[in-house]
Formats: sequence, C-alpha cells, structure tokens
Amino acid sequence: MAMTISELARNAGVGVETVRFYQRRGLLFDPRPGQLRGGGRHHYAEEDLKRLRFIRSAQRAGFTLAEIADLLAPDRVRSEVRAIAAARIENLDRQIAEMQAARGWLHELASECAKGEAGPCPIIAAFESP
Amino acid sequence: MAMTISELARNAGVGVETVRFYQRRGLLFDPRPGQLRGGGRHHYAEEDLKRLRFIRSAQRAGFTLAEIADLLAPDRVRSEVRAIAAARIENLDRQIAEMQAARGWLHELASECAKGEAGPCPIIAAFESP
DNA sequence: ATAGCTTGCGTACCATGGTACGGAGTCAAG
DNA sequence: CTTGACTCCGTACCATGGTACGCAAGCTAT
Repeated sequence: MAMTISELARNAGVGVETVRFYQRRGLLFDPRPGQLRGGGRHHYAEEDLKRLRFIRSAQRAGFTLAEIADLLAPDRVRSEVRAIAAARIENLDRQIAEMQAARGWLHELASECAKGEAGPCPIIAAFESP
Repeated sequence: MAMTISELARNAGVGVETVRFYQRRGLLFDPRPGQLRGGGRHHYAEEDLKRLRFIRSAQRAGFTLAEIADLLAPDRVRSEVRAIAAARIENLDRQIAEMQAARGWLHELASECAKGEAGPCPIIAAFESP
C-alpha cells in the first residue's frame, strides 16, 4: 500500500523525476508531510498512484498539464468536468479528422512516387532549383 | 511570379519569421543569391512557395522539421521516399487509434460524471486526500 | 558504525517549433 | 532627398514536458 517515490513511479510507468516534476506543477500531492521526512520512505498511498494514472490518461487525451491541474482543482463541479470533457472530445475529433486527411495526403504522395521506379521522386524533385 | 519574403509567407499562410526560421534549418533555399540582394525584393519564385506548402503538409502529417529536411535531401530516391511515407502512415494509424482510445476514456469519464448532478465529479473526487 | 542507496530540494539543461527584437542596408514614392 | 516600408542577419526569448545533476540528510544492511 505505502510506496516510496520510486515504487510509485515504477507502478505508473514514469520516471522519479517526472513524479517530482508533477509535484512542482501542483498535479500531485507533495510527499505526505510529517511522516518519515528526509531520507524516509513510504510516503505515497494508493490515492497518489490513481491520481498519477489519471494524469497520464488525461495527457493521452490531449490535455496539457496546466489543463489537468485545472481539471483536478478541488472545487470542480460535475457540470464543469462534463463541459471540459465534451470540449476535449470535439477537439480530439477534429484532430483525428486532420490526421486522417494527412494520411490521405501521404498515401497520395507515395502512390505518385510509385509510378515509375528509378531516379528521385518527382513530387519532391519538383521543388529543386530550376 | 516573383515574390518578396512577406508575399511568400502570406501565400503560404505563415509568418515571415517562420520562413526565415525554415531557411536557417535548411528547409528552404536562402534568398536567390546574386539577384537583388540587400534591400532588394522579389527573391522568391513559385518553386519556393510549392516547397513551403509541401513542408506545411508534411508537418501536418506529423513529420518533424528534421525529418522533412531529410526527406527533401537532394539525393532522396523513390524507394526511400516511399519507405519513409509508409513508416509515417503506420505511425499515424497508431496515433489515430490511440486518440480514439483516449476519446473513449474521456467519454466514459463524462458518463460516469453524468450519473448524478450535484457536488464534485466522483471520478475526480476519488483522488482527494483521504 | 559505516557503506551505499534513496530521499527531498533546487537549479540547470534539453528538444521542438517558433516568435521577437535591434541594427543596418535598400528601394520606391512623394 | 527624405520617409517609410521592407529586407537581411544575428541573437535572444517563449512554452511545453520533461531529464539531469549535485547536495545534505537519513535509512538499511553488513
């Protein structure tokens, strides 16, 4: 249950320095105050691990660390959380669409390149100095 | 046909400083040498605009500037270009899948939050200090 | 008790992709 | 010929998300 910082980091799949970085940014609690300070161990509980995992998931969903800090603010109310999530989903959908468009462009580039074999790709050669 | 740097930038939808940044990084030609140097104008031709637009497209496809510089190297051969494109497409597909998973996670968070109305979101409140 | 690992803390450094600024030259219009 | 816009060039700065380093205190095993 109780973990050292390095166990916490390992369990969440991040580096110790990253945990400390998050603490500085106000995303994670500071080491349990008053217990085993200094060179002590076992400062962290299950809550901290859950929170850390939540942060990583939120990051994957495209939230910046500042946005995550805001999301985790103690006075966040349900309606706000839902609104934030909805906005991010919209954003995510836009990004996904953009990536699919980019994928199409790349695919096009590759097939144009594939018409013929030797020499430089004509698409790219088109930019060479005239 | 002939453009000044600011016209080139405007036509590509970027800032002048960005064009100059790309020149430093070797992505764009330096101003046509020997023609109208110094305070001169009209250094840039259609090729430069095409190249600049290519760079922006490649960026949207997730290439870093370093990768784009490499892609635009004068000795790039078709098979290499195709391999690079294929690798990027794979990567893009992975990223798209990850974003879709993240979207699902977010959606889940929102619906869990929606079960009930008042007070803080239980998902997020779960991380509060015990 | 002493070596050696870990902890907290502070500060510095890194990559990426720009953005901003100051200086000096130059051009075109009034 | 002066003014203003625009150029080139170098250097500095910004945000984001870490990563690294050095220090002193403290725990743990020998």
